[in-house]
Parts: sequence; structure tokens; C-alpha cells
Amino acid sequence: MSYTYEYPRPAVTVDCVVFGLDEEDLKVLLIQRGAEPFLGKWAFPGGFVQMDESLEDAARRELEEEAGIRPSHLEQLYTFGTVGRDPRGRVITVAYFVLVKLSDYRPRAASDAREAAWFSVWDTPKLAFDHAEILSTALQRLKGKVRYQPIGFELLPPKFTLTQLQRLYEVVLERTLDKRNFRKKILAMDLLEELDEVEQDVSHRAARLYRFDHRKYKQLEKAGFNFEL
Amino acid sequence: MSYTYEYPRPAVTVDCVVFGLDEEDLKVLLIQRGAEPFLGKWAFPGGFVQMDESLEDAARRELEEEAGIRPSHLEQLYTFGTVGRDPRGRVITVAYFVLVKLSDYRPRAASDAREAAWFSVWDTPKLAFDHAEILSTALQRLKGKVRYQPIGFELLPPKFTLTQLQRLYEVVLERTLDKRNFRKKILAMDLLEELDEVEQDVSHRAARLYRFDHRKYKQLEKAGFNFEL
DNA sequence: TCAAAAGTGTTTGGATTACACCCATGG
DNA sequence: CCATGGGTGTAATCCAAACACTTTTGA
Repeated sequence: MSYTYEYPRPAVTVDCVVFGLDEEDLKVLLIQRGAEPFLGKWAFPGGFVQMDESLEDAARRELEEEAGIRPSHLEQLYTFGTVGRDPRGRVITVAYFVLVKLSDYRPRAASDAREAAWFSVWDTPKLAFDHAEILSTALQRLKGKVRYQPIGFELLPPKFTLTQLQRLYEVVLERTLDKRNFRKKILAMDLLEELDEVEQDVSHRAARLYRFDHRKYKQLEKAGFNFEL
Repeated sequence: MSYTYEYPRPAVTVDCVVFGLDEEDLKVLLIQRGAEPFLGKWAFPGGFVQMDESLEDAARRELEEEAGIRPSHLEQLYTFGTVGRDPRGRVITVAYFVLVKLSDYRPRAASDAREAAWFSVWDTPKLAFDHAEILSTALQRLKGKVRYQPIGFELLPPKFTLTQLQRLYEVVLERTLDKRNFRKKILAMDLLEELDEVEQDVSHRAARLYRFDHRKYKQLEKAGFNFEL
């Protein structure tokens, strides 16, 4: 390997924007930094890429280490490489985009005692580095994605009501949707399995529960089906 | 700056996938490599990111140096970071996506005597590194982009016929479109300015020439207009 | 019996598709 | 006068949007 490249190199990190949904709102996972720079400030889980791991592997490792999250699916979001974005020197970060069922990852202290917490995406504390910009890019992506992929798969619990699903779309798209049209359209996609179960412990008529049919989704996806809402 | 990071770092490059359109086909710009690895093989213009330039600046610099191209607009495509993708060692590349008017950049030898040439995107030589994968990612992006942004702006000469514009869409989408419906729709967007000019030197009825109206495009874009075809 | 949310169809207007012939020009 | 592509309209269908009341349940 005689032709190795010998100039100064930027450092490369990954950062993960993890979205979850709870009863009230769309949430994003933040970690309170335990080291300089930005000690005590909130930031996305992430860290330096090792020489022997791919970018996605690095993102998965950091997610596991810092937040105990092992998501099934990561999507690359964007790479941020402005010269002054990190006071430690030249650092390029590859941001990843992750959707999880928030209920699987209730707030807990990470293994290394740094605090992890979910914040409403519309009301985060001031973020370290250029993470505010990264968040805004991620929100845009989410908004675009929701239009042609059934993201409910990943954000909702396995069994959910149509109203929950509609709320998800409304929160992400930042507009209200018509209940009847929404149901018509979503059911017409034939991706949901109607269960013989209803909500429990509600003080009004209980809603029917549904489940995503992953098999049908994969089939339709291969066939180039359009999930636009 | 006491907290500088001191571990081994991957190298970071940028690569540019430049598309152009000529009479026959959609073309992509390739450079014949003048150094190992992959000496003599074809690859995208690109190179190492300097410590004092942003990713996009690096992409612009390399495009200028290697192909004499100064495009108005670059779009980040994707970052490729598989461990074995470069035999020189760990190299992460940030790929950029560029549309140009091919007529502005007729094939010429680059300043450093490496050869640059346009190839049909459906029929390229074998590419260096993982550039085949990068090309396929770029083609997907182009196909997606064409559906909600008027890419004709950047690929066509300033004055063009509706048939040329339709061909562009057909080539990118890989399907034929109905002439009457296409015209109806594209004219209804009210983005084209009809000129008092027609084609020259054709051996049949000369087609009317049109021009994009950038002002109107910017306005509509701001208003969140949908350019879907 | 009241409050709260679940559930359900129809109508209308706009958009998309399919489709075929005459026109202008140069050779 | 012929070959080549330029240019044009209408009808049928599908899809999206608007819209309000009845049902169920628990408190």
C-alpha cells in the first residue's frame, strides 16, 4: 500500500437524530454532554467513527452506548462539514435519522451516567454544536418521508388505533386531517390488519386496534407502490 | 484548544456526479484516473477535502480543477463510508450531485492532462472504487427529483423546444409520456415563457422555442408549489 | 343522562388519462 | 409531393376534498 495519503485529515463523527412519539407529541432524544466542549449542554447521541467500522455501524454503536437503543433501521440524513462547526478543530459529522417506538425506550440514565431524555421537537433546550441545524434538517426529512412511506410502522406501538395513527400524521405534517378521508385512504392501502381487540381503560367508547402488516408492506414496496397521503 | 481529538482518522474526499443532456441521451461526466489506485480507470471528478474548506467548497474546487466546471448549484447526494471502499485505506467520500448544460462543457482535456469525457449513463465503462454504486444512487435521486422540481432549468440550453423538455423527462423517468398531456401540464405550471423564435436548420416544421422564467419559479417555490409531473 | 371520542357515505370539482388528426417545412 | 416532426381538444375516469350525524361507553 505504497500510495497512502499523508495530509492532515478532518475528524469524522456520526450523530443520531432519534424520533419517538408519545401521547402528546413528537419527541427527539438528547444526551447531556459530559465533556467539553459544550459540557452540560444537550446534543444528539454520537461520536467519532473508528477506523474499522462503517458509518452506520458507528452510529449503531454510539446509539447503543449512549442511549441503549438498538433500532432496526437507520437512515443517513446529511453530512455536515462547515469549517467552524466544532471548536475542537475540523470535524465532519454524518447525521443519521432514526425512528423508534418511544415506549420501548423510557428515559433512563445511560451507562456512562450522562443523562438522556426525550424532548418535544418543537421545544428543545439550546443544542450544542450545529445540532439545531441538524434537527431542522431531520424534521424536514421526516415531513417529506411521511408522504411516501408509512412511518407509523416504526413510531407506533405494535397495536394502535386509527386515531393514534392520524395524530402521528397531523403532528408530523403540522396540519389537521379529515377523519373520514384519512380512514378511507389508509384502509384502502390495505396495509393494516384489523384486530378483534379494542383499547382498554378509556372513559369513552373504546377504539378498535390495528396492526401493520409487514408482509404486505414489503410486497407493495417492491412493486413500487405509492403510499402518499 | 486543550480537548483536541487524537485518534487515527479516516481520510475524507468528495466526488461529483455531474449529469448533462445531449441530443441523444443523459450523460455523466467521468475522468480517467492518472494515478494509482485504479490508474487509467474512469471515475467521478473528486479528491481530498482540505482542512480549511467546507465540503461543498471542496467539491467546487475539484470540479473546477479536474473538469473546468463551475456549476451554479451543487446538491449533496450521500456519504459513502464502507470500510474497504478504497485500497489506500480508510476513505470516506461525500458525493455531490450536479446538473449542467452539457453544451457549456464540451469534452476537453483537463488542465492536468487527465482525460474527461461524457458517457451515456446507461452505458459507462467499468468505474473505479465504488463509483458504480454512487452512480446508481445518483440516478435514483435524479428520478426522484424530477418529480417535484423542474430540473429542465439546469440541464437544457436557455432556449429549448417542448419536445426537448419532454425527452428529458422521458429519459430520466425511463418511460414515454403523452405529448398533449405533457404540454398541457407543463404549460399550466406557468413557468415557461413562449418566445417569438423557432428552431433553425431542421428539415421539418420548426418548433417554437421556450425559456424558463426563473422569477416565477422562485416565487412558486417559496409558496410551496408542487411541480409534480 | 351526559361527556367524550368512535365510527361511517355521499357529493362535487378538479386532475389525469386516453386517444387521432391536420399543419408547416425542407428536401 | 412526401417525410418528418409540430401542434392541438375532448370525453371518460379517477381521486381528493368537503362535509355532519349517530353510536358506544364509562363516569
